[in-house]
Amino acid sequence: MKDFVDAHVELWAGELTELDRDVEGITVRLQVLNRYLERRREAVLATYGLQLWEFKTLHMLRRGGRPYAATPGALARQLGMSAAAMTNRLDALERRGYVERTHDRDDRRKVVATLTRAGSELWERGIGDILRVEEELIHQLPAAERTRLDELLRRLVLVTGADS
Amino acid sequence: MKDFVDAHVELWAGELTELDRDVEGITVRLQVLNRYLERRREAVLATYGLQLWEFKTLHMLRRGGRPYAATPGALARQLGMSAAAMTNRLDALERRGYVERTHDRDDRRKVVATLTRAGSELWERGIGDILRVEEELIHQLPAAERTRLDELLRRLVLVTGADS
DNA sequence: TCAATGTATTTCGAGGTCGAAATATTTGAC
DNA sequence: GTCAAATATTTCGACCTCGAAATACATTGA
Repeated sequence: MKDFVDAHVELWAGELTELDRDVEGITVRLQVLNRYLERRREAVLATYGLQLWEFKTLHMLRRGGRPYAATPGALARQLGMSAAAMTNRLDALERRGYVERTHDRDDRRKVVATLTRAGSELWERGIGDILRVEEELIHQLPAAERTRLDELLRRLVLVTGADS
Repeated sequence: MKDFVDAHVELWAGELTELDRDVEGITVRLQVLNRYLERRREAVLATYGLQLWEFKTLHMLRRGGRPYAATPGALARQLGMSAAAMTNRLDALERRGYVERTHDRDDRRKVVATLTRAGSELWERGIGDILRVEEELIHQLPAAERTRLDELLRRLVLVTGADS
């Protein structure tokens, strides 16, 4: 069974003699699957008026465990974005009541963003829906093949040297 | 051998009893690998002052074969973005001399963007570098496993129903 | 002690994206 | 043949991002 990427690969293989079909297939399909998941995540969060970037910020705050707090700088680093952008995100989330900002007592340069009760509840709702969306796609593959796919991807992640 | 995603998955598995480790591993690794490739592509294009979005636009124009031309609307659809954004991209590429805009004789609502000689040469340079970057990563896997990975990804792409 | 350097956050200006409105042209129904 | 609806592009205003500059505070070392 062929997907639309096969046609794309054959088209380019005719133009570029140096093209490795598997490499091109893999890299294009990585992009296609990611874009698909991103759209589905956005769609499900949009049903209750939440943007993906808002959810990601709540998610990162939730991640560290109670009291669900972190500095803007740490959040920005973990999400791979600028501190300036995180200031804007926190402004928006604070306005909507999902996050509170306080100053760190020991080091007053620092700000601590904390998840509010409302923010925590919203995350709870979002994470359930997002996990469902992801399972809906990945469970189309039998369990053994999911494990095999995960292993192959892990080996690639290892060679990138990524560590967060 | 474990990568940093394994730690991430174990951390969340402790919080979310419904979490499927393989599903979470796969979806996170898809994102990690995509982000890695995107950064590497940006880095290599930046060595000669080209943005990734500029390259992608030239690439889509190149894709259709001679005379390397397409309407803004078609380009926007193929790249999954708004027509408004494509207007801006073409403005920039035209200013830099990589693209020319003419009006379609038969349907004067239409505009046709055409790759110039300079644009074509720049694409040539970029595509070589990008293929090298992608091979550098994917060839870390033996040929048989690359094929296997591509097959697994194809099966997922098929169930998304994506067709471009 | 206190000046210099380093760190954390925010502000600012610019860039790329979007959806909606504006503009120009073609198509279709009568 | 004419006019309403459809199509193609651009303009507009808003949003999110970034890097650099500004601000505030902490640390170091002479």
